[in-house]
Amino acid sequence: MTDTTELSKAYEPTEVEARRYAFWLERNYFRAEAPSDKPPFSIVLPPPNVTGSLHIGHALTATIQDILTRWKRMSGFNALWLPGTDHAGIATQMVVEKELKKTEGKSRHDLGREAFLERVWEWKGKFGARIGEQHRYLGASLDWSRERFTMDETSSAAVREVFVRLYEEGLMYRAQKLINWCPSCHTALSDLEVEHQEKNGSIWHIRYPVKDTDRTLTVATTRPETMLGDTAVAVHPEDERYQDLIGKHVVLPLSGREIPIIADAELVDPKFGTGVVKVTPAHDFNDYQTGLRHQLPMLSILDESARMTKETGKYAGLDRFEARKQVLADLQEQGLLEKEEPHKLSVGTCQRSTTVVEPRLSPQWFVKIEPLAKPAIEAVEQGRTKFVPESWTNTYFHWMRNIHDWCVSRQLWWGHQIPAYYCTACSPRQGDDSDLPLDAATVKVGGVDFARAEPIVAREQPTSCPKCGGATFIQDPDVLDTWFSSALWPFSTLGWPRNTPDLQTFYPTSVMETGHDIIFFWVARMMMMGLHFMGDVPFRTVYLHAMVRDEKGEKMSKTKGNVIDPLDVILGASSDKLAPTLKNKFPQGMPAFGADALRFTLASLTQQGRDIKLSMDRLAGYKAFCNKLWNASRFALMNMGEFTLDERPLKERPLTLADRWILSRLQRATTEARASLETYGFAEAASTLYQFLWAEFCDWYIELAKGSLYGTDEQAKDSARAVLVYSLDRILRLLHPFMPFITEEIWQKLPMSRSVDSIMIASYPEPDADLVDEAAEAEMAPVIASIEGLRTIRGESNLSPATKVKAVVQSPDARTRELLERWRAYLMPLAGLSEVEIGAPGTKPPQAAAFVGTNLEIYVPLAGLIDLDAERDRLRKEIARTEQEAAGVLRKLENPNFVAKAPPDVVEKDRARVEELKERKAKLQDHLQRIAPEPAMPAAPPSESSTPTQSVEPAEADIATEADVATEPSTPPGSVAPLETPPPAEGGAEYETLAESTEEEEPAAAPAEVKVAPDAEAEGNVDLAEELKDEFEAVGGVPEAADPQVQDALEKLRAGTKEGLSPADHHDLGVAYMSMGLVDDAMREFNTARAGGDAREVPAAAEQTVASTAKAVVKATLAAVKKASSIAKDAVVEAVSASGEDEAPAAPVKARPAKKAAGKKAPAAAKKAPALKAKGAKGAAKKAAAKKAPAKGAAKKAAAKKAPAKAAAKKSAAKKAPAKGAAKKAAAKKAAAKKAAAKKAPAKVAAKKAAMKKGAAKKVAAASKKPVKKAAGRKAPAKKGTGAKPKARAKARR
RNA sequence: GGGCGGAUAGCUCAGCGGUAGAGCGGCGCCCUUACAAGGCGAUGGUCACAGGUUCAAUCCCUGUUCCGCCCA
Repeated sequence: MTDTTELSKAYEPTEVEARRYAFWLERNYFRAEAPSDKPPFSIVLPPPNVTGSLHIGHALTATIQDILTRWKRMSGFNALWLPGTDHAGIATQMVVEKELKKTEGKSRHDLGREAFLERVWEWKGKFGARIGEQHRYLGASLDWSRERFTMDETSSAAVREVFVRLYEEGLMYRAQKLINWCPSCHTALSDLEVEHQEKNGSIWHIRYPVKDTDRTLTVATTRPETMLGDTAVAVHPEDERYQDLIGKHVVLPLSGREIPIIADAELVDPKFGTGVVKVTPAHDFNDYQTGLRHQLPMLSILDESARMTKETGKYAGLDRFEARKQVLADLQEQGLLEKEEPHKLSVGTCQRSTTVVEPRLSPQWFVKIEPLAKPAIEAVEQGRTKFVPESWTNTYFHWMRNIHDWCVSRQLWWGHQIPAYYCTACSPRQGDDSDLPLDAATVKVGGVDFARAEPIVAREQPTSCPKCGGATFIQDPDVLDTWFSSALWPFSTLGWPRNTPDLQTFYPTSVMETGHDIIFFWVARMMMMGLHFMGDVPFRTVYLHAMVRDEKGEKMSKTKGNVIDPLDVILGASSDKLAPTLKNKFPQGMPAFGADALRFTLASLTQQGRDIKLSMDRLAGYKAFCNKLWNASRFALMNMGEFTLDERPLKERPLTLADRWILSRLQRATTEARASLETYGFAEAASTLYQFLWAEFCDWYIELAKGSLYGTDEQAKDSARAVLVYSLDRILRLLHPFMPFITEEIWQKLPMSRSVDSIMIASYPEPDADLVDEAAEAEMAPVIASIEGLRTIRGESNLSPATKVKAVVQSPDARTRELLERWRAYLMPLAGLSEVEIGAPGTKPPQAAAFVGTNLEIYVPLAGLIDLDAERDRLRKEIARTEQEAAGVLRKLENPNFVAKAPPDVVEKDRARVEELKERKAKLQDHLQRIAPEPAMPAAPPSESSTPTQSVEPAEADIATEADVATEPSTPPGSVAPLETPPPAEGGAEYETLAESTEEEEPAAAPAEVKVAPDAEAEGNVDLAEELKDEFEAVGGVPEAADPQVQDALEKLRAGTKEGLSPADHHDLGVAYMSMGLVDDAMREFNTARAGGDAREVPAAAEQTVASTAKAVVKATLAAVKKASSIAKDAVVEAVSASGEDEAPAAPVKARPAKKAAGKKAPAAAKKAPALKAKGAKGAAKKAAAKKAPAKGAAKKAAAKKAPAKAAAKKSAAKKAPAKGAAKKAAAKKAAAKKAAAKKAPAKVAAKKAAMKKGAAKKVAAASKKPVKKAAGRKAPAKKGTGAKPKARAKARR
């Protein structure tokens, strides 16, 4: 029994999350076993900086790792996810130093090493817990019992052990080399910690006088101040210009030192600059190598803060950049500065401080990397470790193959102090530095000169000096690079160097999951260390995720103010707490999205490329998904009664089709989700589950199950309940790794027996082959197709869900009919039917809306409810699509090469497709004709139909109505709108009803005379009639149409509406359309003609010949035209007929500001042309304007001047309509329309052409190809012609 | 300078030889008793550009242009 009242109406994450995490902790579910009978699965968490706080990137890391861990745990693995934090040497030390300065005004030196380190530990204690707490909020199922820190005792022991062993193996050495030095952090950096930035600088040309000659050599340099440390100048050995100078000397300006001119092919590019390079071995990496090659002296002229040393004489004490200025000034004064040119150069900066890094000679500890890198390369080559995505493999190789020795010593205090000791008795003393080539201040500590002293490397401090027996030692003051201890993380955390059960159980770890930004810093180094010390790779798979950026793709940073704190997302935050960009987005504060929504979002975004743009909208969408899951569950629980799911297999229950269907679909979703997870397709898995839950389970199954649940059949009810619980249980378990909290919360409430107390230790669902039910899925297809077809009709006709309609569904397939008949109970509620008649194709209901699918024809015969005009539009559109697709496939089939060379199944498929399309088209056309305005009716003289007469013959209803629309809320002062048209014979009742309802809303009644209030504030007033006229004339003036046939047809059009045309007229009109390339229209006319008894042959062209480009263009134009302004032609005709004159401008429409018509005041336009259809007014105006309004120009201009607005207005005018509250509704939409109009643009020309419409199509086409093409392209993609809609969600189940 | 990615619907991205997809947004109709954080429907694409291969190219090849990242 379930207490359904427990589920609130909406999901509230915050409370649930806190409660559930506590529950898991209390039950110790996160704890992994060692040893264990279960197969191991292990991940070590990339340790975040202990004093930092988690950012959104960490949240991504945690999400992916938790998904993997929970999934594996549920799949029967002994899953370990090991947490820990990193001491983060420089970063942490800097933070604490800063704080010290701020609060006490002291430097670390004021405190002294020991006291300072105490402060850091204090700091770590104070903030170190934060990381853990944040992980808990995220729902991370980390084994807290194994939490580690890179400077805890075990890790430190591991570090010492590794250092000593490497030293013993000759892989760790101490040497004086040129390294990267940060003058503000006062420490050495590894190559990786230097970031290169492109900067605008200068290159200076300086003359160096050649000794004992009058000549000078001009060197080019970007760093003139370092000339004080030059020990040579170099030229290319083959450079003819300087051959004679090689071996001579130059006199170094400013210092007067004499330095040699050397030849070096590696350093010098004779084509660059002057071909002469100054060599400063102690301050440039290239020069350093040159210095080594030529055994040049290495003269250091910068101290640890990058100030000039005393060796530089007058410049001593100057900062390097001040020195540069001074040096240049002095050179200038001496006339030795030849020129300065702007120059782009790459400058290395410190990752931490962004200070420009200085190459500096100093004694440091290095790891000899090559012997370590080799096995690490091989391991990946052999596939013992794999990268996901695979593309990172090459990056890894490239770096590993070009790797340099790793400088691991840092002149910091916070970190692992290097286990090297110096005997105070026999080591060289401070001050005795006569043979040291550099300023060595930083290495003198405690009286010992470390630069020259012999280190004793040992795990523990030695007791006596092997050399002199001395008993006092000083430990090397430097600490190790933070990444040194990180490199050991996969085994140091498991207890190494002791051989612990953890180490035996969990090494190698299963997956290393981290950001691709630390592939070199960390991943590569772990590989080297793991292989070297454990003899095996540290992890089987490396999954590298993308970087998280903000919605605009910008890197998140405090300075940009776009940082998103995961905790704010999870818990919500008041606006004052938010970073600026977020504050903008959430002025009222950020709502609590919850950890599940955040996790699901991040998981869904992992499929993106190298960057993940975190969109708050996506986040909101996934929060909605949580809510959906919540409410679906709530629905189920509310309908459970006393039900509890027992062990009885579902198969043994009397299942309905819907039951069998969803169970089958669920098995497929299960298979897919599992497969995706196996390949790290987190986004794919998330999407599968999202789609299944929402689009299949909620949108279909729950709706279908309502029949059973609300019915009286107890068995059916019972089955539905069983299926609901079974399905939810599985969905929840499938989703659990992604959304741990909500799934646990709901799962606990499901009425069923459980073998375990928590979903997190329940088994991960496997597909049940018994429940895969092809037959059920096949049976369901026509049901779904029918419902969707009916919904399409309803939607297109804007029928309220409250309006129940009668439907006629016909299928030539007996099986389909039988199925539909059997499952009519599904059809009726979901499609909103009052009645459904299922049968073989036969008599079609008159005045019906239709939907034609594969093996399926659906009719809704409610002429009064369905907007036949719109319906015709839709059918035409549908036909055009069908035609277009058929033409495409046909073209392929007509190619003999295709038929000959393509695989037979492909050809066969295409043939079948063509047949299907043909059939479909025929049915659609057939239906279109059936609901077409009756041609057999007495022709109404144009003047009559356009006059404000009181009544029209019933048979003319449709057309007359159209006319009415065109003139309805006519505006011209004094003009009178015609009456609403009486209903047609067959649908009289409905039309009357409609008319009544119309009148309700438009009290003005049919002959309403509406005054158009000229809108004073409207910019760019446009007279619609004038516009029409302009357009009309623009295309050449109809009366002057060159082609007599065209002219004739148009005459007829102008003379009145088409209902007056005889079959012969229709045929002629068809020919005319044909000549214009308007195949669709032509065909329609021919059909009408035939139907009316005109037996003449359709001209060949009609079948499809007009295959010229012109045709395509014209067709495309037509398409654009149709879209932009449904039927301008009609508009024109209507206008003409309404005016009772021959010229369009005479239409009763009086100056309707186009803008208004389009957006603000569509109704106004309508007023002008009385019977304006509601839809025309609101929909058309908005749509037309919206779609392709010239966005470029101001909205204003766009709306007022260019086509779309006009087109819209015209469309409005053209459309006929039950004036049912059109004005009202349209008015309500003005804002939207306005906006829309302002929006987009490209179609400018096309839209304008569109307005010109069919009559002009030909010319239009000739006039402008591009827009036409575009329009065509847009229109082109044919809709799938199957019975069911090509809806994404629907697709999944077919 | 070298290398690696990317360019597909308004936005964020899947797809990667055989009829262009999703989420979000925008549009229309609905407060239908699980959910308005919702339902239903429709709209929206010269798959960057130019060549080539192929019966067939968004997909493969070559080149170009932009954008991003890494390395030197």
